[in-house]
Amino acid sequence: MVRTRFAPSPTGFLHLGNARTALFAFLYARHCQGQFILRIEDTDQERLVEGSEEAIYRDLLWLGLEWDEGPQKGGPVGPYRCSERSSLYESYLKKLSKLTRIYRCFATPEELEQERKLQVSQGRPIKYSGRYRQLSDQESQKRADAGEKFVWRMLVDESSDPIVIKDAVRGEVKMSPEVIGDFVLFRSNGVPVFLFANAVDDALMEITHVTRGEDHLSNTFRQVLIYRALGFSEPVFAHLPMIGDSDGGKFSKRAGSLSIENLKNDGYLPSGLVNYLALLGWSPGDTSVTGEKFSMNELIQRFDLERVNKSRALFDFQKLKFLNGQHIQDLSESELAKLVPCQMPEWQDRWSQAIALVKHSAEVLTDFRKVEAYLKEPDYQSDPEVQNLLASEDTQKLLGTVYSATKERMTAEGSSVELVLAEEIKGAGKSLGLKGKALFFPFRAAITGSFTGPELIPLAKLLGAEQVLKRLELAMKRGRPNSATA
RNA sequence: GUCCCCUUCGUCUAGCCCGGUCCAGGACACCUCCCUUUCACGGAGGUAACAGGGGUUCGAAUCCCCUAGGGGACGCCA
Repeated sequence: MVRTRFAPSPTGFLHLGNARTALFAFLYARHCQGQFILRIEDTDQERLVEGSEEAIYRDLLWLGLEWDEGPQKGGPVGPYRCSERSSLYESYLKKLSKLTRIYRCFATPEELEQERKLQVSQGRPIKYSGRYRQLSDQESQKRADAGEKFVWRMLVDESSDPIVIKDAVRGEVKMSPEVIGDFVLFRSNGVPVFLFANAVDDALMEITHVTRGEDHLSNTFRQVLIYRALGFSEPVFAHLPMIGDSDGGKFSKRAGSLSIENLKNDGYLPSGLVNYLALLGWSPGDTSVTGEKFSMNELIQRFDLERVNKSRALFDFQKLKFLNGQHIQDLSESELAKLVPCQMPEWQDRWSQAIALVKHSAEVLTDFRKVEAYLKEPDYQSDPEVQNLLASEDTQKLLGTVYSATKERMTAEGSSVELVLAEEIKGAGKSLGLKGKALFFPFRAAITGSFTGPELIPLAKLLGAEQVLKRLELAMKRGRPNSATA
């Protein structure tokens, strides 16, 4: 049974990198019909951020990454919050002390800092010197009893064979134990460090595939030492490539603005985000036939750790937008209307029709906000070019002709305004020898106050006869020299 | 500094393990054209890459070595 896990520390909001790590773990578990576990790594109480645990739950759920076991949900190998597992860590530290050599180190942080500085200045590798290795058990116990502060370190046998780990994306990776110093297991405050707690938890929770960022790769060798010493069977590791930003710089600098929360507020759909994230560092293979738009279920069906890429990927907003747009097309107007509630009470009942006008070109949900601007009476002043065009004599003549003809026919025939308007514009175009932009822009400007926007005739239909005529009147007034300056 | 990892169009990538079908395929973006008397959508094309150098081989994006560049780690952070 495949078991994967996502183990965030509640030190901030879920951002893109985290979310992708969670997604891959989730996809692989679901693909294998295994389990996906959520564990909150809150060993470092100092870095906790209030509310971030809840934010993580909310964002994961929003993305559709539901877990099978976790803090609130419970499960057979809980608790699922590190802060509630202290006694376990202590008992495994004890166990470890019986199986392999661990020892107390009384070096202060300042001393260690000095040591590292010296190593750098001498061009030697940075590594703990092992200065407390030689201390006898009796002496060590005595100093501890006297209240001296210490950490527990694991003794690493430098002469042993290279440590080899199995990585699903990188194959076998080796490292010589010589470059690994004796590392800390428990801090002086009695709290285990990540390295230890994480390894023990993954083992006890029977995680079969450890998926995490590539930044953990070199930690893995230390963790493997812990696994082996305790007699745990080693999981398959899968170190995911990092995500960089478009400047090629460090992603973390912008990570704040790329929180899932923000992306959600910017109008991205969970399905669009999931689709994009899945393609960032993983590929389903040949997409020339299938295209690149995939639903969560399709991703689950295709996902495999074997096809995760080794090299880091740069985040690209344009492609995210494109894919998000693809997923927007899948939603009906009424579904979209619910996702983006109308902010103009008088348009409430025709809101989904307004959405239909611009749906085809929408890439983010917030694009639908723009249509509200066209529903409102236009502000001709916002664009000087619009103002200039409306002020011209030709425009006024054109608008005037079409306006009076339309008004007359509307009162006489009572037919629908969009048909009459379309006919009259066409007629005016012929008689005045105008076509294309020269013919349509004046009406576009008059009705929307802009040269871009939804299709004009359908918009006219939605606005209704009264509004259309009113706007033409307004535009004609605006064009008159004496009122334009007012 | 030391160790580990990575390197195909601007970007995401297919191909690499199992050399020839690859003068390298797809997608985003960009450009052109078509559709459209407006704005868009849509459709059809186009520009554009095997980091460099050595090997091995009849033949290398694919195998080997070196170099360069990028990233990561080296914490009583995770």
